[in-house]
Amino acid sequence: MHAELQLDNQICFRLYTAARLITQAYTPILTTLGITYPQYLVLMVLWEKDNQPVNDIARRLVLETNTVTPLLQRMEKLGFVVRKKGEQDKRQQIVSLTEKGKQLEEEAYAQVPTGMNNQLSACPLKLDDYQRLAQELDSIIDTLKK
Amino acid sequence: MHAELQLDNQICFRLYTAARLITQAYTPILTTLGITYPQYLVLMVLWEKDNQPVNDIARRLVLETNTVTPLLQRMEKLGFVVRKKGEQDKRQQIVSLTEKGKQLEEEAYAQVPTGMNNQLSACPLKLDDYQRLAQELDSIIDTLKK
DNA sequence: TAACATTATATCGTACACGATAAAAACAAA
DNA sequence: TTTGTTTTTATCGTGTACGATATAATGTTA
Repeated sequence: MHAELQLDNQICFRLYTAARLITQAYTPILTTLGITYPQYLVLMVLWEKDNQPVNDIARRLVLETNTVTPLLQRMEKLGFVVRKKGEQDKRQQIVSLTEKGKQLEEEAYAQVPTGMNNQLSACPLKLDDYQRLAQELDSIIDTLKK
Repeated sequence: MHAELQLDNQICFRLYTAARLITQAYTPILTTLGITYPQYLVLMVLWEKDNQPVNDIARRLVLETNTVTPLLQRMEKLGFVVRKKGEQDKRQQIVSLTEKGKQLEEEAYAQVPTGMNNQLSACPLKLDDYQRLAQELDSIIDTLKK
């Protein structure tokens, strides 16, 4: 029985579990908006800056393009974005928000933060804790993102 | 432009990213052992206590049985576990380690902690930080696990 | 400029996750 | 004990993730 191999000692298992549970908490809210959590992430990237190539979106989300490409294809089919060949660089696909995609920002603003705060209201963590948590996660992310 | 909807303000995005990067860090090590990260989690549960029904494993990993059942079927095909109908309760499938599954514990003990420490050695977090991080993640997990 | 390397997407195969549903066994209550 | 409910597992469909590979466009270099 090796203590190093016990589940309870694993920060990694906690990260894995917390990430899944957070995504699950988003799901009912995002479902009413007609999107998934990764799709919501893509929209946030585009709400911040529209008309980006696939690569920039993938880099921002720390995802591979072979994850993002099908994600964008589904989002295009759903009418949230369009993809157009780049004019300077014809290899690129420039991803842009449709009206439907743009309008979703207001709806998300009205529903998502409130909904998530509700579900996390019983959590004992305070603002300071969340800020430190964010920094600690960033240092893990920076270390592993080569 | 709503600050609440910015990626950088999202603890959730960080959790999601950190969890994926950690899993990616495990992958090369676990690949040499012939398993994936979720399979490693199942093995850790069984190394702690062998001969458990599907439900107990799923509960321990905070996963649904419809995730764990196919996971176990793959692990059985790979020869790490066997599944036998429960004798008292014939609905249950009791999952047990094979010799191959048991022997993997020593190999994992030799390779996994060292390999992960190597990859995280550049991370500025100290033991105290990891312990507090674990507690904070637990309080998020406890809040969201209904 | 012709040949080679690099970059940006896309495609394919495999393995999770999970909501929805199904089926069999166990349990509970009338 | 018969009927209805709950529990345990399995199956199905959809959507990520990601390693491996392919392809077209761009850059580079001899």
